[in-house]
Amino acid sequence: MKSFAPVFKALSDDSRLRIINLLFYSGELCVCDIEEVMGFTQTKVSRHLAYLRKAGLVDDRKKGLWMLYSIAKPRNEGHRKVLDFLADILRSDAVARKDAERLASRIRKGCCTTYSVVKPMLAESEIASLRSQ
Amino acid sequence: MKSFAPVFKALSDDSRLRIINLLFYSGELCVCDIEEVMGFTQTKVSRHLAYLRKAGLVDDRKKGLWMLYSIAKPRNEGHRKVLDFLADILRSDAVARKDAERLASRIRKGCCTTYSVVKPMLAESEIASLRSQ
DNA sequence: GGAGTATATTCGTATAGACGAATATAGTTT
DNA sequence: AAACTATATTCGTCTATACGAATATACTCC
Repeated sequence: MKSFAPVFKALSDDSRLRIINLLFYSGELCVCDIEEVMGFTQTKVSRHLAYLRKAGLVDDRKKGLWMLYSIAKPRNEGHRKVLDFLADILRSDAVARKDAERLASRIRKGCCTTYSVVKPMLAESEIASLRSQ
Repeated sequence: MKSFAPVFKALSDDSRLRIINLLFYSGELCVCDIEEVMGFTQTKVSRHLAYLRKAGLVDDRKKGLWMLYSIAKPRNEGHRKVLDFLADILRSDAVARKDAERLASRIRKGCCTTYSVVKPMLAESEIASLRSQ
């Protein structure tokens, strides 16, 4: 990560920050889950995720029809600092919290690809309990 | 600081990040010092500083003909976190270090408004020793 | 008050990006 | 292979912004 300017540019959009927050919260999500939780169009979600991927902030993997996105594994010290910082400030952000609550409610319903949550902020048992409610 | 997106936008430009770095390093600088250290045009420096001021990242004060800019005093917890993070990542950035060295050399020569450095990262004695070299 | 200096703003231009609608692509299912 | 689903990309439009040159503003000093 030569300069930080491009990373900050990727973070300079409210929608992208909120999407990143969902990924921190759940570990891995498909486009349509984000679409529904945020009330965004499919085009919008896909475009922002592509932007974040190019900036090296998210990873993706294909699973059947779904493209699953997750927070990128840090590639160096600067990268790790950015991710830690983001996780920190999103934790205490009101909008981010509400988004996370809506996502939790969706996970509870077992919709879409939420079955594939792989490295969640929540403990496995917490996810399981959300689903069983 | 409602959302962080506008702050990140202000940080999404390489020139602005480098200017911020100089301000961290010296405490307070006028436009023309930055202009010379960075090799930027006057218009460019002034415009970027205005942008940073609107984003709440720098403070300014008028002193005679000079407008002196400094890193803004943190207004809340989120703001403080951003500034701490910035100071941290700039410390280990190669370009930022070189800029700081050129600034130090300029301070050594006692040019322009450097006499008005008020809250430097460097200890008073260090600044004094730079000047006396 | 006029010359000189430091900074801000305006003007014109060029590029980036945000958005929805529509379309294309890729994988699945029957 | 045809219908279906999830995602990506294209197209056209609109706004933001980066830049230098030129100009305006604000302050100082003679």
